[in-house]
Amino acid sequence: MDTTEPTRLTGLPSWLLTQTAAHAGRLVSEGLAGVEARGYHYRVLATLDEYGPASQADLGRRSGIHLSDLVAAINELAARGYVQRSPDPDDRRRNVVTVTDAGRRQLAALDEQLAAVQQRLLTPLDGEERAQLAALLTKLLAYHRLSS
Amino acid sequence: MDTTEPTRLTGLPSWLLTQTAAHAGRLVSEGLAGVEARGYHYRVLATLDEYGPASQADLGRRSGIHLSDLVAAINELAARGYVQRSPDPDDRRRNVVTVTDAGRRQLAALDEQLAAVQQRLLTPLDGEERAQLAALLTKLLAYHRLSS
DNA sequence: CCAATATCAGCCTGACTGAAATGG
DNA sequence: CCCATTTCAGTCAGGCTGATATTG
Repeated sequence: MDTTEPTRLTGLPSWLLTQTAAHAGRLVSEGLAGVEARGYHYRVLATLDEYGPASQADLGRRSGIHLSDLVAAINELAARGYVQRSPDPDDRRRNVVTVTDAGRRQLAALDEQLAAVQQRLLTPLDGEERAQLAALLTKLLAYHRLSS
Repeated sequence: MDTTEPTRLTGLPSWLLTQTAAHAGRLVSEGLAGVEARGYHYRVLATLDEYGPASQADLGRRSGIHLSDLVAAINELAARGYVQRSPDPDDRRRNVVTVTDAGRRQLAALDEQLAAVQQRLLTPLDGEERAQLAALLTKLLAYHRLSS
């Protein structure tokens, strides 16, 4: 990128945020692509691992993924044998989604990839700066999460 | 959003970045939608205003917008009378894109909208924190800009 | 009848790829 | 012939909306 964006743009915090996020997203995508995965896959697997088996509706609420997108993500994960969809005997409207052993192994691999990505992403910052950044973003996120 | 994301996710800097950027993007889109515009429109108008009339190729390089997307953006801006496409007499391969007076007025309106958006975005941070955030993001951006 | 669930189809932005036509 | 420019067509991830059928 040898682009010369207008200074009017580069001063805007919203621009700085979306641009760095774009770089972060690229790194994450590349990292996950190395393990044949994408962002939603990690989010689903991590959520299942942390909260246990759940209906798709619960999974959506917990992972912050829209139900419509969740359908596709679960289809893909199921096709690879990482999760299993089984009808809930108690409530026949819902499917219970469960991680398989292969899914847990894949999650571990994704964790590794993502840890490496964080390293690459934060390279130019020292420890204190990393903590500052995380604190500031967390504060912003907490605020906007409520008012939405 | 009363979602309860897995702690595994919320700790990742890449997650914090992309999430806050998503909120920022939403605010920007809403702000610009109020003036019937979107991000690319502002970027094109701001670039033209800062660097003057340019070919689409130059415009793409300067604004960081892909040429393929630029076509659509310019079409939309031209349809609203904010920019003008005229053939370059010196090089008949290229179109010279120029801002109109209406375009400059629109740009001023967009600037206002975006200033308001920054306010909303950064509400929970005080002056020092805002400066810190901008500095950290700029540092990250500078680093990743080079190595891409 | 109403509420929740799962699914499908589609929109939008932003970033990107590839191919083609035109002209220097 | 090569190269730059413009344009069009299409992909992809992520975040969304709305409609529908099913079941409680």
